[in-house]
Amino acid sequence: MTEPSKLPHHGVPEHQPVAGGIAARARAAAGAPQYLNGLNPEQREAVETLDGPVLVLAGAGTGKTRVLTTRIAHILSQGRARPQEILSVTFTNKAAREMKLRLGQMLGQAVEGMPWLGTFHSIGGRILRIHAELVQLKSNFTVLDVDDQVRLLKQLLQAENIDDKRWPARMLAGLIDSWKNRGLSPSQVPAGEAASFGNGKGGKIYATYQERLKILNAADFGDLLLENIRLFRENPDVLRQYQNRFKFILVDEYQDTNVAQYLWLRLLSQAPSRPGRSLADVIPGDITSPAIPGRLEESNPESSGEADSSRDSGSALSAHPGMTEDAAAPLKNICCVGDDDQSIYGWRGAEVDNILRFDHDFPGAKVIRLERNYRSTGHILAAASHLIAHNEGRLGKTLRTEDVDGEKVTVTGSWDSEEEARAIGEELEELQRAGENLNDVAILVRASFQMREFEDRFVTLGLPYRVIGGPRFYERAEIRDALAYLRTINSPADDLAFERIVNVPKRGLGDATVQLLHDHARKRRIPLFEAARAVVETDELKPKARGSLRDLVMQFDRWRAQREVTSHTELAEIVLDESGYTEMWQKDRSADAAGRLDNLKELVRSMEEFENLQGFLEHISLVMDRDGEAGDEAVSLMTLHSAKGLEFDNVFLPGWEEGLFPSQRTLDEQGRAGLEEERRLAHVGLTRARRRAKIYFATNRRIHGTWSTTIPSRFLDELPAHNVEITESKGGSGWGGSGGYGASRFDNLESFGSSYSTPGWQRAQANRNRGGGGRSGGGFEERQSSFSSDNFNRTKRGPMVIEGELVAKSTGTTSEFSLDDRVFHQKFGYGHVVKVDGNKLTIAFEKAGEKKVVDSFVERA
DNA sequence: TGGACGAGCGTTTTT
DNA sequence: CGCTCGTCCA
Repeated sequence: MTEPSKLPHHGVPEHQPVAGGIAARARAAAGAPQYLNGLNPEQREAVETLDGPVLVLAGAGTGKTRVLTTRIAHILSQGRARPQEILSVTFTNKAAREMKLRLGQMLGQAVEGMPWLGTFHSIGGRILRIHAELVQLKSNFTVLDVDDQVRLLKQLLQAENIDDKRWPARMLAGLIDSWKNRGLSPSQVPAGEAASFGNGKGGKIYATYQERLKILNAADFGDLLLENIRLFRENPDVLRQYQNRFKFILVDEYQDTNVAQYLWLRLLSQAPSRPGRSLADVIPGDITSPAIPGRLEESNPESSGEADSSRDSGSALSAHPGMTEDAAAPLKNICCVGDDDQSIYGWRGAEVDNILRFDHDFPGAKVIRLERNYRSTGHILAAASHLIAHNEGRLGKTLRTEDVDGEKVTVTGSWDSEEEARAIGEELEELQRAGENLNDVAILVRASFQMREFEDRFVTLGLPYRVIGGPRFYERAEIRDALAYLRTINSPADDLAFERIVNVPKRGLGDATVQLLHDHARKRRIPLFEAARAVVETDELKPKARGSLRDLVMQFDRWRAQREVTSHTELAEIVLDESGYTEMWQKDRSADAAGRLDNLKELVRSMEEFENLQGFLEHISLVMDRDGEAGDEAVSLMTLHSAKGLEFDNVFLPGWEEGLFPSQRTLDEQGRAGLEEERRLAHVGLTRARRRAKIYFATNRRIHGTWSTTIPSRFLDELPAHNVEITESKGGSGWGGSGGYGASRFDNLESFGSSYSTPGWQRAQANRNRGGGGRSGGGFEERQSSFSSDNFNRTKRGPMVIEGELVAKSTGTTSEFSLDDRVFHQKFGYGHVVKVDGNKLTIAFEKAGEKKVVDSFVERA
């Protein structure tokens, strides 16, 4: 369930009365600090080293979260700081929630007095709201999602007459995002890069975009940090206020921080400058000043070449003061926890260098390594350690366990990906027969297209599964639409919101009308909504559109008035109802309409946990997510990326082939740095396993419709032979297992090519610059949710997921379906039964073709 | 304004 | 191959 209520709802101003309970209770326990019991010596040191900068290198499964939460408890119990004086940042809401939970357990009560425990973005956003006017915003500014961003950029590109075929808005959005990740405001973007987009106009559009955001009273995700940095730099007094407030800073997953986050942390972690001292003494904001020796110049031999490309080209880092200032500005008590071996978000702007250079950046830092692993058995840990040891750019840790050796990691080759899925399916059934809990089983893939085959297989077998990942709750179209209505009510200047719903549901207000509104708005410098109000009074629109628009304006006026007298949840219901939005989905006959209606209900329900509409909107885009639902027993299917931080007894790792894993594209684009990141991904995959890790590779795989022959991943060769067992594929065609050791141990399984220098996976198409940083939605849904009595969980567009109970598949029950019955299936849609075999049906689907499906997954249509 | 059809594309995605 | 997006037409 979503638990936004657990997160602070509003900016906590200067002197918020704090739940006295926490500190008091913690201190009461101080006599016998029980929370220290059970910590190993390193963990204990990490908890007790309170002064000065500390870097905790916490390998996988070494008790990272425990250290972090215990450290907070310790700070409180020692009376070193009050809860509101501790800044504790995570990357995800889930991690923040987890910390609050554990802290609550440790201290024996819910943590309400920790207003500054949250994600980078939510904390940045909170600070920004408090001082919004200093960055030309109002405190009720809107946080734009990617979609809004792209639409806004599209408009700007059009205004500049830039061909959006050649220069897609998405691409620019990605570019701007990466600039922001590097802490670069428009004027700081290196000229070459600024000119690289849109015939040299990229940088200019970035600047215009920022201006437009102010007019719209909006900020994008990147701004939550970047504008925060600007706020601090331009207002030393404000910065000082926060430097004074935060006595302790804790950072989770430090290896994932980007440059902007690093800069932000650095500003906050410096001891407050004396009032009256000029800002320049502490933070030379002059970007043109020569780079100070430090991070850049002393480039680390391991990570030279590739890392520099992203760095020297003008990240704000190169201009950042770095260490020279440190003597003047001593560092506070900052504790960063992370694992360089689990840095897998480099492509998204994370700087592994942040953690690799921690002791440079924070001189005198104490580095504590947590190397005792409490998760995996010996063979698994040895395999993972040996693999990751092939990376050069790392700080180096040696994980060890006191656990038994356990089972060896298995490597299984199959003829093709279908056989791979079949083999894994059979192993799953075996585990199931052996009484393993399916919740403790995961299949971790490199790329989401790999999931399809598994889904197909599981559906056929009647094996319950859930897919983790995909678009978040608030990214769903219906949620954004609903939010757009509420945003328009809350903030009439929010043109993007108004534009989004002006014709949803269809009101006959098409492009022409919107264009007209835009013209009006621009001429008079008023928001779209006000333009609409004005235009309605003229005869510029056709009578039909005019009437329709007038109705809409009147509706909004009414809703705004109602806001005064109605609760925000009721208001939301009224709006969704009166606008016809709910009706639109009720009338929709597509498979996922019901799911969307459910989502809308869920949205309204979640509003209850906020005080008012304003509070709800302020946090919704940052904290709304839905992971956390356990649901019924089911195998988890997810990407390696989304598996970080999780653990399972049994982990299946299919698709270890050159080109797929490591991904050819990453290799092409990032060179050795890319390879190392892929290897870290492999390491993350292996270390998710507690008891069994099973790796697979296929000799043939269909990519984009065509079959190609693949060769086993180089990572397989990097596994220590001693901890690995090569097994026969249970899929049956006799692959794998011959076990000789040639150039590659896996090469002599007959006909694979044997040299990595000639990868079988040649990417045929020349890799010309592709359009667009992100893919266009193409994925799947977050197809996870509780599984209710009807055996389905409905979500919106995209393939549906089925989470069935393990259907009584071996009971000789006859199906209640018979030949030619017309049925509906959540994933495949409509079809009719062509064959019945016990409770297994063969169904010819209208769209998906013929499939074998267990009967409880379909309903009569 | 929606349906039909072709072009183009095709990793990973914490906020 | 299969999806999504955009365009064009009824």
